[in-house]
Amino acid sequence: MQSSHEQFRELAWKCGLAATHQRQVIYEAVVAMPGHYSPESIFAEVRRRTPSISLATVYKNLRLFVAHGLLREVSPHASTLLVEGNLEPHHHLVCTRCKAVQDIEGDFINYKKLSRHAPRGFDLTQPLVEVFGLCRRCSAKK
Amino acid sequence: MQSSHEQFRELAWKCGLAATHQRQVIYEAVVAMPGHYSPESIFAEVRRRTPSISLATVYKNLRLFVAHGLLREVSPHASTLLVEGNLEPHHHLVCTRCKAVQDIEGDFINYKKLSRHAPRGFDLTQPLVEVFGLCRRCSAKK
DNA sequence: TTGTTAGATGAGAATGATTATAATCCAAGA
DNA sequence: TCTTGGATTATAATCATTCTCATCTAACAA
Ligand SMILES: [Mn+2]
Ligand SMILES: [Mn+2]
Ligand SMILES: [Zn+2]
Ligand SMILES: [Zn+2]
Repeated sequence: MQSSHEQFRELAWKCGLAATHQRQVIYEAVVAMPGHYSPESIFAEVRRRTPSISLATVYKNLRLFVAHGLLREVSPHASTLLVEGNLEPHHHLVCTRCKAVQDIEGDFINYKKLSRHAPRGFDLTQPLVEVFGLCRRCSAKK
Repeated sequence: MQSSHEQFRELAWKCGLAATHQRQVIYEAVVAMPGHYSPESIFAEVRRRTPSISLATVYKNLRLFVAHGLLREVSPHASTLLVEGNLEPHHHLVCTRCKAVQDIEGDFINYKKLSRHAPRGFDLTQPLVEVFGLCRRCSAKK
């Protein structure tokens, strides 16, 4: 079993990316825990180890990791970036009021019907969906 | 059959909103045609009739109309606002590359399974979903 | 009709998330 | 160790959207 340090260096090598210290700590900050993280929260975490790091570097590398499949972008359409380390395909539940995002398990999509209704040429391999509703907190306060 | 002018005045009255000229033309610009419209595109359309109108007024009243249910916000989570006049519940297909949004018909959600997996307290009345994929144009160019 | 006023509008400044720029730095191969 | 292309940093710029506030007007009462 390799250290997370070595694991990242191997992933970076596979993608042809330089394994810099900044990339190391950014990647580890996201992968260390399950959950959805904003660039700002990752920045706050990562600058504890590397105080000189810049927020622009965090943004740039999160986008880079997403492009290379090392991380997943939580919502490909959202107004602010969120990433997660969980690469297992799963869907999300979004609160329309406060925009909080949480995972939802379960097989509630009929993919056959779905692709039947998709327009010609639309690529639905790996169809991910986002379900909108009101989270407990928001639905509580009327 | 009443004119769209009268129709809007009645809707505004029901919501307790002043039926101003600006609101009239904004509402009519969206409702006149099916489709998804941005504040900028509505602004461009509306200033032809009312050159003195301000973009801020367009934004403010689109949000107001959405809040009162006169218009629908296409995606409650998106990075830029889109509205539509079609109030019939329907889902959307979003291109993860270019963010284009199109309607998708069909009953491909198993609501029973869905609500079984939703966390306690999450309000799923009117569960709308957004399905992600690649539009024809984007999937064509590799 | 006229006067009153709460609410609506318009112009421009402010905001906040994100990206671009350009000078400096450094990881990795020779 | 040397070289070099990519990476990083600080900062400026962008862009959609919202805020501020002075001005305007629709709706109601007189
Ligand atoms: Mn998730
Ligand atoms: Mn639609
Ligand atoms: Zn909420
Ligand atoms: Zn596309």
